[in-house]
Amino acid sequence: MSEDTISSQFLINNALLASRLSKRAGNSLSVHGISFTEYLIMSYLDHAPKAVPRIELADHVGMSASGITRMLAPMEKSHLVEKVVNPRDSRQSLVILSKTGQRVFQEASASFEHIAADLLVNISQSQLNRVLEIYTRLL
Amino acid sequence: MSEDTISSQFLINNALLASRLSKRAGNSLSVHGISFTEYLIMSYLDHAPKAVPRIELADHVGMSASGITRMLAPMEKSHLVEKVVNPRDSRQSLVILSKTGQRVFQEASASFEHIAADLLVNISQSQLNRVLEIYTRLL
DNA sequence: GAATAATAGTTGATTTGTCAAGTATATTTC
DNA sequence: GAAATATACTTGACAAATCAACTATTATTC
Repeated sequence: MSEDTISSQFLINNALLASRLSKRAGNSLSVHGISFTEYLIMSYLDHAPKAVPRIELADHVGMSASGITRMLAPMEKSHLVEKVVNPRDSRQSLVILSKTGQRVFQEASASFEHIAADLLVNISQSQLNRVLEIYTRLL
Repeated sequence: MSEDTISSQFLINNALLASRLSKRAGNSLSVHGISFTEYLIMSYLDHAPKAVPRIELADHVGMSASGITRMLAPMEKSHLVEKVVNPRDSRQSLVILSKTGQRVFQEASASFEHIAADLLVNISQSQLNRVLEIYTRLL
C-alpha cells in the first residue's frame, strides 16, 4: 500500500497508455486489412532506402526474429512485401515493400494520421514534441 | 516515403518504447516469478481499498474480461490472489491480493523501482513529471 | 411480476508472439 | 585453410491474449 516512485509510475502508465492507444489505432487500421504491428513494419520498410534484413526489422519493431518470420509470411502471401536475395550474404533474406504494399500503406497512413490526431487532440504540438524528444532519447 | 505527422510519430514511438521498457521490466520481475502484466494486476489490487470486480480490473489494465480470467487462474493456484464473493451480486467474482500476494508484490516492487530508475536515469524528475501529467490526461 | 435486456464472467477456437533448438552460411582463429 | 565460433534465419512447442458464443444473474420495462 506504499507510494510509487515517479519512475515506476512512468513505466506503468507508459505501458497502459501504449496498450490503449495501439488498440484504438489497430481498430482504425483494420479497415485496410492490416494490424498495428503490420503498420509498424510497413512504416519502417517504407522509410528504408534499401531492402531490409529481417533481423534489422525485428530489432527496430522490438520483436524476436521468429516473430518477424511469422508476421511476414502472411504479408508475403497477400503480396504486401517481397523477399529479396542478398548476393553478398545468402544467410540473409531481405524484405521490401511491394508496389501493392506501398499503396496499402499510403491508404492506411491516412487513417492512421487521422486517428492519431484524434486521440491526441487535447495535447498541444509543443508538448508532443517535448515528449517525442524524450522518447528518442530512450529509444 | 512521405513525412509523418507529430501525432503519428508519437503513437508509433510510444508503442515502441512501451514494448522495450515493459520487456526489460518483465525480465527483472521474472526473479519473483511474475510477469509484467501480473505486476500491473497486483499493483492495482494493492492500491484498491476493497475487493475488485474482474471487469473493473480488466478495464484498468486494458485487457478483455477473458484475458483477466485466464491471467487470474494460475495466480489463484499459486495463492497470489483470492476470490471473494459479492453477496449483493452473485454474477460478480471479486478479487483481492492475498497475504502471500502482498509480500510477493512488496518484494517485486523493489526490483521494479530499481529497474525503472535505471531505465529512466537519463531523464530528469521534472521531465518525467511533465510526461506523467500528459499520460494521466490521455488515460 | 413476466418478459426483455443488460451485465459479469467463463470457455473454445484462434491469433500473436516467445523461447529453444536446428540449419545453413559467413567470419575468426590458429 | 581447417576447426571453432558467430550470425541469420526457420520451425516446433508453448504462453498470452483476443473474439464470439454461452451461462448465470441482475435490472428494466410494460
